[in-house]
Amino acid sequence: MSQLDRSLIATLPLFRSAHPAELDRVLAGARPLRVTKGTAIFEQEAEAHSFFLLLDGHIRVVKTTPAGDQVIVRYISAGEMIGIAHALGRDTYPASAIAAVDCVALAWPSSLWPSFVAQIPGFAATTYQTVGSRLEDVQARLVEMATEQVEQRVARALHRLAEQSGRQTEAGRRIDFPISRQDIAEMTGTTLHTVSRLLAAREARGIIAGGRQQITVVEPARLLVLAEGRAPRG
Amino acid sequence: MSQLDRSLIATLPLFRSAHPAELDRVLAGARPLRVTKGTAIFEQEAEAHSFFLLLDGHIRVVKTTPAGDQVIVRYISAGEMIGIAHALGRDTYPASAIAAVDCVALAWPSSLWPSFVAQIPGFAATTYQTVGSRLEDVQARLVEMATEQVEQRVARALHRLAEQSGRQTEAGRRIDFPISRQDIAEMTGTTLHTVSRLLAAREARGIIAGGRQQITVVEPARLLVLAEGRAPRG
DNA sequence: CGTCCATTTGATCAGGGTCAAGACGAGTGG
DNA sequence: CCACTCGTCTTGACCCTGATCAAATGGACG
Repeated sequence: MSQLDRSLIATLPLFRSAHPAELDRVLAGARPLRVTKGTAIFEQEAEAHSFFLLLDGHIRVVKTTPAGDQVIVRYISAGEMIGIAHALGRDTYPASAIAAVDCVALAWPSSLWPSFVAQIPGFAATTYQTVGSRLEDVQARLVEMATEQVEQRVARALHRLAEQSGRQTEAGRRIDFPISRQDIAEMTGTTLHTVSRLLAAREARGIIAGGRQQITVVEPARLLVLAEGRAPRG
Repeated sequence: MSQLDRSLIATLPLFRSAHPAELDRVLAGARPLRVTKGTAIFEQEAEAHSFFLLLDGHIRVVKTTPAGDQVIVRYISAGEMIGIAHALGRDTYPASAIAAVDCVALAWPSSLWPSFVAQIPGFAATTYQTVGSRLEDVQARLVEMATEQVEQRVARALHRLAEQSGRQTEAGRRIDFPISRQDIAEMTGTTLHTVSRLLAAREARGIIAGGRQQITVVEPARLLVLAEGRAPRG
């Protein structure tokens, strides 16, 4: 029964306006969680018993179709909530969450959700805002899928990943977790073959630099040009 | 300054647990709205000054890309809220809303949102549940776009439309508002040409029956078979 | 009756999926 | 330390789905 430190969460927007006493109460209900790379925090269709806050690492949110193919819905970075299905009136998780690297998280039983909403100022507003921005994000990607070519979608995905989950290096902005061609294919609705060809072409032009499960965006601007690229579908 | 009748909204889940006095207060703040077919209730990017409740009709929610092509994000039926961007921390509308037929709606200034949330029991829960189900819906469509063939997507779109916005007739379930091949193309990320060919083939097989801007699903079951259809991608 | 829009249908062609094979690297066990 | 194995990545060849281009038909409505 170790005591979690308030500093873990005190700086997050989510808890910014909470009183120290409330933070302690929040932490008292939390279960710390270590997840090794590749294992699931929760599985699609499973009963939504908990919601989570990712403290460190990166998580891949994946939907699997009845036919068996997978789509990566989004990546979660440290500081974000995950598994908040319960907030939306669901009682099962709509997707699986897989640790892309070793992760540290806090877990709360779903039963605590209402009390968080009721008692922590700003908690409801912040999480619903999160849900709202995710809705927007997914809608934007739907529009992309409907109107853009594969090349543009891949360019946009890389740009977004570098932006959101990148770490600046001398070579450029490197995506901060291992990511395969297959992963990018599952984000953009294409095949690893096509992704491989596209990335090879871009690496040749110096726009990105690669490696095994590893991508660095060297020239974000030129990547964006590719993303805007092509003529519309009319 | 006509008095709106409580019965307009009393039966909606949204206001089910509100007291009559509260309903009157809600209606007092509302502005009734008639929208003729084809005109916009609000426009993408415009300041979100109001939120709406559709009382009668059908509304098309459309996103337009910088390149100029459009995607139909969803259709709204009577009884649903629309323009609730404000609830999600936005101050502009993320899409345009176009009346698919002549519509009747109520409009409230966005400034009233917080008081609705605070004072009407169940209002917050219901709307956030709505947002949650829309998020799920869009995610499901993203997965479809990423993994399915055009034929399946079109089949699924028709099925969904007939299900959600259909009216039973002796010939089958007819989609309750005028809808063109172009519309279906914009829902499924394809072209009106391809939609026309697919629908012609299905009409020949007796699965659907068509007309100008008008579709009846004769055999939903066979449509679903088409939607499941094909082998997965990989 | 003329105009406009929705729809149909044919012909062509290319983006990118599928199939196939091999190269490269990393981790594992002997 | 090396051989082996497994998973990632690359690359070529082929072909299919569905976009594009083009044109005609048919209603609906003023």
